[in-house]
Amino acid sequence: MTTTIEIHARAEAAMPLRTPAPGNVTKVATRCASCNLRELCLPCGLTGSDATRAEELVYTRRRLKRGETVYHAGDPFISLYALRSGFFKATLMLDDGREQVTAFHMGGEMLGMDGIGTGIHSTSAVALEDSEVCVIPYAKLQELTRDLPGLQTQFHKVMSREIVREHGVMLLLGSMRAEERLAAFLLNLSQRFNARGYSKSDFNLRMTREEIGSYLGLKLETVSRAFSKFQDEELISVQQKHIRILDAVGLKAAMGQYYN
Amino acid sequence: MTTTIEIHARAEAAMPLRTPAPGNVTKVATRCASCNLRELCLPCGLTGSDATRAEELVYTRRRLKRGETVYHAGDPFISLYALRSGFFKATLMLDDGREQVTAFHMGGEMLGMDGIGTGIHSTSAVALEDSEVCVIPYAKLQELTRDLPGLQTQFHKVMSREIVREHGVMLLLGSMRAEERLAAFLLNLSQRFNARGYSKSDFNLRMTREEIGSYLGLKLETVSRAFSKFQDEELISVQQKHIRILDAVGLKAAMGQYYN
DNA sequence: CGGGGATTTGACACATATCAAGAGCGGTGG
DNA sequence: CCACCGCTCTTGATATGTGTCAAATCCCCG
Repeated sequence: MTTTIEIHARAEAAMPLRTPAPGNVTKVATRCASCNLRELCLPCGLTGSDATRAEELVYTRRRLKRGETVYHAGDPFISLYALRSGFFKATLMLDDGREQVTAFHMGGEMLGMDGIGTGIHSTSAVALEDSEVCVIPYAKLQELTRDLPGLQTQFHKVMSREIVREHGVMLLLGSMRAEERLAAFLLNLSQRFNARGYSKSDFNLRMTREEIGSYLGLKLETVSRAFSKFQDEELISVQQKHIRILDAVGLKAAMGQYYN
Repeated sequence: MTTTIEIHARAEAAMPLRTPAPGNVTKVATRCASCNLRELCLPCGLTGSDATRAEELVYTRRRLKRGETVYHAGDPFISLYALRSGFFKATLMLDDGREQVTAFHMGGEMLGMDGIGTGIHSTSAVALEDSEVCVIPYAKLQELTRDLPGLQTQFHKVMSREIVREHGVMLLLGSMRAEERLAAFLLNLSQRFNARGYSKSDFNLRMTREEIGSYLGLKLETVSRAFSKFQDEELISVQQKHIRILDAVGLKAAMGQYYN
């Protein structure tokens, strides 16, 4: 879990100008324009002066260490968070202490949209590695979208895609079998790493088998067995959290009729 | 499935002024203000002139017979639809012809938000009984939300709540057992009927066992057995699609630690 | 009144959960 | 720097919940 140097290298390139601030909040001269995640993030599609104005959105960033949360279920909703670097899980807590992982988030993705409807967050967002988020005060976003139709469109798209993503998870949970679920999960991760400029066939998992299992509706032992099966079939190689996809076509075949 | 007279009675009360239109599209003098679903629908929370202007959103309605679809997966996204009366399912189609039901919709709920992100609908919306929807052209909605911050807020809330609803389904599919799932499903329906002024303990299902199963990630036989079990335990009475909840507390208990 | 889809129920198969034990690895402190 | 400790992961044996297949019944619709 510490071999993330390469992963962070790109995201850190923007070199924010920091000024002291209380706690782990850092005031920055924000530069969406120079952030290499801008094509995945909210300003995507904005140009010229619109893009410049959109930078008003983010005036603080927050650094989080592994295990820290950006917000807890039950917290009042104030801001959205754009994930600048790192890796998060979103979880629902059950009364008996167990948790259901509802999402894994990586760079460029938006966290916190579950809070808009009720004003209270229904999930918790936990950093699975040291991470940095751009804080987007929702009031500010609302204000800016009035002047910037492009930003409004973009924000609606981000929410809509979250709905569609969840449809995909529902399909996975509702009709796929264990190995199909894991294959779908790995291919999804692969594709998302690839979109961010990392290898699509060689990456480190940030989460435990138990967290994968929670997300996929399986027990950790079942996840482990499926990993072993794929390795026996030479579709992937597994060394703890280090995954290498050896046969992407074969993995897709393992998804049965659900492939992509 | 034809005993829906009472159900429709309220929604029909608004008595639209119709003018002839091609196909099943009807131009109406729309009156969100007099629609009894307004507290559940998009104009919720708007007052005075804002509420009046919001009525510009809807200038057509569409009537659908049972089995007809408002939009198919793959259709270009143009409009959102507010369900005025009736009952819908939203489905994902698999390559092999099977379907996954991702939602059941009733009066006041918004359909079609899955299309915003990509410009293409990813689900199909099928009427499970004769229904009527208000057509909300998305371009018009975008335009109006610029002038009406309240409408914008409201729309964001509607999308956010859809995300949260799907979290709930993920929890259900990921960690509940068959009977817990059915109990959760029945209690959810009960609560939604209640919110619309109908009995919370006596209602007709609009969908088949197979559709319930698809939504809950179960086979129709398992759904049927769970119904029978609940009936044996005198938690509910089942006569085909007619459900009576006899012991809501017991049903909640059947949800285990997930109740509510 | 007849036909066909929807539902129920039973017997059995199978996938995944559960329980258990041991190995591997990483982090910590001496 | 090494050894220990704890957490994560793997693997096996077994239990169990749900799926599958099949047949009978029920209704709803025409």
